[in-house]
Amino acid sequence: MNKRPTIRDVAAMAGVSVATVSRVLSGDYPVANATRTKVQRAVRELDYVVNAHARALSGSTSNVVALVMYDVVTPFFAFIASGVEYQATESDRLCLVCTTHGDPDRELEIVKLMREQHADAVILVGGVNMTDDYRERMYRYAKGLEDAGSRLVLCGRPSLGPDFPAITVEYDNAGGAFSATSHLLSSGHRRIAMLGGPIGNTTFDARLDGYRRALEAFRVSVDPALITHGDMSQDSGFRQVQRLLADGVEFTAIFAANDFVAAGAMRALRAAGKSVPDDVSVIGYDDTPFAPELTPALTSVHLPHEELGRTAVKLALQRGEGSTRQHVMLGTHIAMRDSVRPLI
Amino acid sequence: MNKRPTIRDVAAMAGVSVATVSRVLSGDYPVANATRTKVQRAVRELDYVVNAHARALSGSTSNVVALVMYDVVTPFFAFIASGVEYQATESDRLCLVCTTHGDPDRELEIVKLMREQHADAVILVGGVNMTDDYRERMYRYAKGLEDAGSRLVLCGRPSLGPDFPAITVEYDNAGGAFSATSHLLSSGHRRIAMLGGPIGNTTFDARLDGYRRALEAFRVSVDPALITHGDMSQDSGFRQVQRLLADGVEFTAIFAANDFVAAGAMRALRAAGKSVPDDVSVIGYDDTPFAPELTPALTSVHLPHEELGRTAVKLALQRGEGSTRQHVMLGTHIAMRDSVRPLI
DNA sequence: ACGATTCTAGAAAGCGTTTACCCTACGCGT
DNA sequence: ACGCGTAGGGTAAACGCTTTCTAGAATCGT
Repeated sequence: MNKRPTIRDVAAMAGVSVATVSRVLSGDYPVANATRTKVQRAVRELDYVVNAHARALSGSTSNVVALVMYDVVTPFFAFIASGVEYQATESDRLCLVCTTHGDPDRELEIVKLMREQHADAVILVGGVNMTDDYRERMYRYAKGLEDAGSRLVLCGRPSLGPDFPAITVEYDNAGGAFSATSHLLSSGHRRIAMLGGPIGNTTFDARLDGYRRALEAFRVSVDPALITHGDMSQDSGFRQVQRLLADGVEFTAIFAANDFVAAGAMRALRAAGKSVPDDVSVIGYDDTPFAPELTPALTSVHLPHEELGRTAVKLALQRGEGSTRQHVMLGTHIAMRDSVRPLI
Repeated sequence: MNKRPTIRDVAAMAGVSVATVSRVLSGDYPVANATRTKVQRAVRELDYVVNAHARALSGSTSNVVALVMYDVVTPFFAFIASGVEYQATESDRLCLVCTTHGDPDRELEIVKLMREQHADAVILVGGVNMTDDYRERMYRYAKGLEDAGSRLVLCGRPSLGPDFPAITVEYDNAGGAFSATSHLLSSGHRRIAMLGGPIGNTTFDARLDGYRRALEAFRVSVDPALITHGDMSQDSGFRQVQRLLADGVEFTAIFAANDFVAAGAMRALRAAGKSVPDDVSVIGYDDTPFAPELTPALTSVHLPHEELGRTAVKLALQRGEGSTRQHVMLGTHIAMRDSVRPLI
């Protein structure tokens, strides 16, 4: 195992000073052609690569963006990660990925690690419980990261206000729920069950809010019996529908907090001998890749996942005045498939 | 924006030398309790965090593992990534994620970046085209990374031989295909179509090989008309079945190269008025999360995705003799569901 | 009570870059 | 001819940490 060559070795072989080598490599400073060639030859000869840590230490930019999310396999997160990774490499950055699995301690740990790394940007993804504790925590994060020269980006979660030192990139969560519910309403449905997610989570609260607003816009009263809660799993959807059925609640349509819940709901309906969409229409949220594969293909609210990720990186990396506290909201649309049918 | 504090600031505030602060922080060297407390107080007071780059430069371990894969959203990769991320944080490492989208130039670029970063491990994931060019490329990678102090790990792709300076962590790809095919054969099926992936790819070649070996074991002759190829998408599965049907090829079961292909195949069968599993049994590969959600729920070969990732990291990080060239093979099993039925 | 250990902690030499600063030589306007 | 601006390149000082070397103080054995 050879010792890896340093810039000094290159300088020696090329017969120039280290400064010259550095200049050839970064390409900013004028260097005579003959010299440049000599250096480049030496670099190739020695198979030299710079030491990123030395460069970061000296130059003080690490070329890394960090992505912090719940997990890596849920399509919602995976697609945002995909956008982040895409834009990061586009911008010549590397992409650090960390998961919290919902553990605030782990999150704190990660933010600390990112301060150590001097990440150019730290992107926190996904809904949260908007408590005072949360706000305070974020404020500490923002301060710490700012001192380390990093940008904090809140992605797919609400802004903490225009004065908060972070960039926010969200999608129109409530708007999507409004559209979905309106779609059912304008198809004639009036008894629409809302299978919600965990209470208190910004993402699912907003979806519930959109549902309510749509009903109000159509002058349909909100029946609390139609609103249930659970976690975001298929099992949860299954059980919520079972409960509804057992309780004898009447409904002709379901708006599910996300596609997993919708899938579980459809399974429960099938188990109960009800047909989708003939007896009950179902609409999901997130437009997960498996939505079109379900039977029937699931109508769902499509999110610009990848663009959320890309935008987060783009804004964070864009140096300039006032760029530290921006707020972008991306739109959603309904992907119409076969799980919704007009009520005759 | 305050300038971030350095170890000198901490030392000054605590009234000790920087060496002492460093020792308190890393915790290896004996330090008097009183001193330790003073230092810790100063650290807290200043909200100090070490500079990872300075540490890496000085200490020469970066605490980063790098994951290089085709993309980030395909479940196969996402689950391996999950395992890698899990084990990495378990081992106090950060996880860099890069995607190639199949571009060898990008891969080369990434390996170079990882040499710059002094990643502890570089994990290359997924099947490849096993050409001489590929071997040579890997050899260059291995050399370059070795000099940079990194371990090269081949994950979910074949070993390059016991002398090749890399760790290999694969799953029994052909074995899984053998089991799947055997499952169909022992259910009485004899005309089993194999919907293959791209020709030349180690992953799909191995699956085809397992299929062949199972037929031979059951003394069923291999009919080339039953073997088709395509890419790994649902569309591909759809078209391959359409073609088979159009050509009038007889079959009572399908073994698909992966679950996406299987999903497309089931769609094509349904479109042709054939029932799964009454008319045709179908079995997939990878046991993707949507497999149980299909109608009927898809029987599939389950892979230890997460364990592949975890093992890759574990082996790479385990220092010791001979640990640079190991070969681990993990097993698979069939997840039985509703898409296979015995032939009466 | 005295040399020999054992603790504890500081000084300083790197680690491999970048970059501010300095110097030389050359071309050019006047 | 002469000063001057500029291209080209070298020197050395950071950057913030780890770690070796060294040494004083405290403890111990006899």
